[in-house]
Amino acid sequence: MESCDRYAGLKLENQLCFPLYVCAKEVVRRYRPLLDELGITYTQYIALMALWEHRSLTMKELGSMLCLDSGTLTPLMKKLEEAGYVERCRDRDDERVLTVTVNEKGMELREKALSVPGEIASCIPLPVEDAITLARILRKMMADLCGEEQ
Amino acid sequence: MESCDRYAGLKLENQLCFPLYVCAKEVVRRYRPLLDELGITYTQYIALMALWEHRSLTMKELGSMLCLDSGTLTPLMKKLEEAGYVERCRDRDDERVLTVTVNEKGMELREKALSVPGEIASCIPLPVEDAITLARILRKMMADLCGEEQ
DNA sequence: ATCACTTCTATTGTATGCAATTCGATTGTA
DNA sequence: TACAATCGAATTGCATACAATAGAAGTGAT
Repeated sequence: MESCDRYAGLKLENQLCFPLYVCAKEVVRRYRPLLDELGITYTQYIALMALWEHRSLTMKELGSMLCLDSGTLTPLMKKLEEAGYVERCRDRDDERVLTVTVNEKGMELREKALSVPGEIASCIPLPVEDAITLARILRKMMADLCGEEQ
Repeated sequence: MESCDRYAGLKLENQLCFPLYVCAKEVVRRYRPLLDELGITYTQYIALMALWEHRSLTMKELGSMLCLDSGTLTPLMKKLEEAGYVERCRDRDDERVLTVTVNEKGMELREKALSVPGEIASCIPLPVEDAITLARILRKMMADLCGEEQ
């Protein structure tokens, strides 16, 4: 049953990470045309999801929730600010801390985004049962991979 | 049981793509220190896996196997050539086609990479059963997402 | 209060990724 | 055989990602 090939572990077809890597890229690619209509990218979309729910978050909180470091997050938030969706301002009590807040225009974008989850679901062919299993495993995995460093 | 929140579909915690995206990034990040020792990146690693197995592949074949387009693949292969692991040459019969071939030095790298899969497995906390289920679902999903365009 | 230490964000440098376009080579067809 | 259409890579432009570093702002122990 098992391959006795010395190099079996180095075959693409035996990798777990490779399909993970490909699926993630491909799914994000499916978002692109939908988010183009809103004028945002996928990374901006997930950042906005966090902000839509919490209204106001520090860079550190955002980084922790999205698993992104400041090298990615800083320019990302500057762009959302330029686009007029958020405001960035330093904390009075602690000048190191930068708090990002969604404004009215940012909250309006949420309405336009309402149809996105459904459209994505319909163009990703995955049986409901598999989707549930996948979500369970990935969420646990994400917690293990991201939680340990905090 | 179900949330009646109008915006439930736009919550991070209800996304399937988000943990997929995060897990893919985090797992690739786990590869980095291991591949640093070999002097290659993750994308170069998967390209080499394909080449280690097939010795010689055209850019089109590589792009199809790895789900990467020429904008990513062309500079990637040039770097592997500069590093001395592969040779790139145009097809005699069809000058449009560029064939990439691993050379001796490239094949030697395979030996050094033998320990990588095991080391990755040991630092990704996932029960065997979940790993098997995850692999099954992701492989099917990858086929659906990447196959339809060909 | 001082100074080493920690924290939080920003910056720099490198490597992807992909859409859109270009360009030379090949093919199919009248 | 012209020639439009197609094909396979390469190029361009933009947006991530992250490691490493910097730098300004707090903290804590003495």
